[in-house]
Amino acid sequence: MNKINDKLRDKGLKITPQRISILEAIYNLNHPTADDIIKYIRQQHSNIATGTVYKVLDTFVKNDLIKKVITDKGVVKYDGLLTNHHHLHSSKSDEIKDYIDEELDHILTAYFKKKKITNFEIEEISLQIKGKFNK
Amino acid sequence: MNKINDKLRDKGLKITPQRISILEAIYNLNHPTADDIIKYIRQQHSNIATGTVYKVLDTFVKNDLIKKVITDKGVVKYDGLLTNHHHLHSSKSDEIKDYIDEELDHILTAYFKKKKITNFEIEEISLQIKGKFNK
DNA sequence: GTATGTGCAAACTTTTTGCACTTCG
DNA sequence: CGAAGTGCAAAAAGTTTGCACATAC
Repeated sequence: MNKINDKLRDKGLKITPQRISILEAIYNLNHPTADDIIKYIRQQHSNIATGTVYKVLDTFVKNDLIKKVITDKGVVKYDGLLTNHHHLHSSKSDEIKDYIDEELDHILTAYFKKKKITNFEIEEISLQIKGKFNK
Repeated sequence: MNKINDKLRDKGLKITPQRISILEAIYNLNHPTADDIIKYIRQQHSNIATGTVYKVLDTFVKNDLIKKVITDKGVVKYDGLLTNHHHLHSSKSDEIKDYIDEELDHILTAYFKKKKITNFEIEEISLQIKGKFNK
C-alpha cells in the first residue's frame, strides 16, 4: 500500500507529514490551486504553513512528482497525472479537465516528425482546448 | 495610414493618446507584458498610469483588438496577432513566439470533426509547443 | 455637455524570502 | 548528529479598485 511514501522515497525526498498531506490533497482534489491544497489540509486535520506548501510544491514539480498547469485565465494549478495528456479549459471559469487521447498524440508526433520548425527543438506538445463543459 | 485610429474607431472606442500608445507598443514589441508596455511608453515619450494600462488592455481584449496569452511559466502577455495561431514556449525562459501552420489547423479541425469530446463543446484549440529556441 | 477615459494611491491576491527552530534518517 | 524541511511573518510582484478630474466627441 504505502504508495505515497514510496514515491517520495524513490525521488530521494524526506518523508514528512506535510509532504504526504500535500500529495494526498493533489490526488484527492481535481487540479487544485496552492490555496485549495492549504484549505483541504487544514480542514482535514493538521495545520500547515503557506510557505511550506509553496516550497513543497516546487520541490515536487522539480522532482517530477506533479506538474504545474496554468489555466487559460492564468491561475496556477497542480496536476498529479504524469502521463502525456492535454487539457480542456472552460471559457467561462478557470476549471480544467484532463484530456487523454493517444490517437491524437500519434497524429501529432507523426506530423512534427516530418515537419520541422526552424530554429526550434520541440520537447513537449500540449493542446489547450477551450470551450464549454456540459454537465 | 492611420490604421490604429481606424481600429479603435471600428470598435466604437474613443481615440485617446494612451490607447494609441498602448496599441503601438503591442505592435512594436514581441508579446509584451503589461510592464513592458508601460516601460516602452514611458521611455518613448509621455507618462502613463499603470492602472490605465491594465484597464485599456482589458478593454482591448474584450473588444477583440488583442489577445491575452499566458506563458508556460504563468506570465501574462499580450498578442496583437489575431488570426488563428499557436505558440512556441521556451522551456527555459518565459519567451514565446507565434507559430502559424494552416496545414496543422486543417488536420486538427478534421480530427475533432469526427472525434467528439463527451460533455464538452470546443470553441478554440491552441497548441502549446514547449522546447528550445536555437538562435 | 456628457459619457467615457485617465491618474493616482490604496488595497488585494498570490507567491517568495530569510531565518530560527524542528525533524527525518 | 547533521542535513534537510518547516513555520512564521514580512515583503515582493502583479493586478484591481474607487473616485476625483480630464477629455473626446
